[in-house]
Amino acid sequence: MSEVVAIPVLSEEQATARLREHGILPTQQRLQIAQVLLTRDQHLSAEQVLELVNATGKSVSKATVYNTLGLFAEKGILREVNVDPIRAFYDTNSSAHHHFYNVDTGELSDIDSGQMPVEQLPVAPAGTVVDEVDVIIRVRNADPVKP
Amino acid sequence: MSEVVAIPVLSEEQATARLREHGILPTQQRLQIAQVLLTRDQHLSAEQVLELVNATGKSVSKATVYNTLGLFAEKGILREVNVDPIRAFYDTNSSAHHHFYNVDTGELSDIDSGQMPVEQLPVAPAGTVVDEVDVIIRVRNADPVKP
DNA sequence: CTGGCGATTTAGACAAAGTCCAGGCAGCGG
DNA sequence: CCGCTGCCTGGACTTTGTCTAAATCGCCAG
Ligand SMILES: [Mn+2]
Ligand SMILES: [Mn+2]
Ligand SMILES: [Zn+2]
Ligand SMILES: [Zn+2]
Repeated sequence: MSEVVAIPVLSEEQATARLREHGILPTQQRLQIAQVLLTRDQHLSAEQVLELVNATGKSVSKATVYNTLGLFAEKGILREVNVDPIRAFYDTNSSAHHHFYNVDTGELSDIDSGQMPVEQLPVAPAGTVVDEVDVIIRVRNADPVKP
Repeated sequence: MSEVVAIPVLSEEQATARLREHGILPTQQRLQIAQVLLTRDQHLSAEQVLELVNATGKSVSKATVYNTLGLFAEKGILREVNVDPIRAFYDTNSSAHHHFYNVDTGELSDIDSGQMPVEQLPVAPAGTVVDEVDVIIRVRNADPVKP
């Protein structure tokens, strides 16, 4: 028997509004993606987004998922997070914040801003301007206690 | 006509010593790789290392380059740097330091330690311990001056 | 020496993530 | 209703990296 899982989605109106705010034309597919993504703070890979969207019944192609995530990141709705050379993650929390990355589980979690002092930045190389500061704290599962 | 370019290499003795210090058995291939890599601070992708080694005349297989870079990173001779979802970079400066990443050129450069205040770390998630802190400052080429 | 043995290396098949392309579709303005 | 522009799509393709099975290496006991 097939399992039915409720996937929380944003209303179409709210999704449309979010896209418009960022100057993105709200097409069918972009709305599908926005509705499943923007319900809460989460960190998902492109493949996970593809699965999630298609799990809601509506289907969106791989090419469109990649194009849309790229567009959303460019327009500032999403933030691309690079912790792993094998895939990118997209972060629905686009405000400036940092991450813990558990190298054992692959889990990515936000660092509570305020926990992380905003350090003074070093001078950027000549001819360049700072775009973004990413702090990734790699953590491992603690060893089980010794007897 | 083929161009002859001098590729600086570490002496075999020095390379052997570096490997032994880190508990790595110095085989032919590992020495080849160590000799071209460990001459100076640099940030190279696996494919670049493969080209560089093979440009010295001696040839090492792709599988061995990947295995060796992984081993060197595990043993602490190299540090893997993830800035780009499509490939990993290996950093011959294995001491704790941070990076500028030019998103326009793909260039990776070290941040002079001392320029980067050592921030107090947030508390790691329950059951985990901090392994490494990576700070990546993404920079863009500055726009050409307006008239 | 010589044979054996675990560790290393290798070519090439394979896999995963992402990009590209040519054709089809959607939706708006006229 | 037509035509234009941008968007979407399946599927081929590329790149980076991993895996496998067989060959080779370095070393040592006999
Ligand atoms: Mn890897
Ligand atoms: Mn990318
Ligand atoms: Zn986040
Ligand atoms: Zn470095």
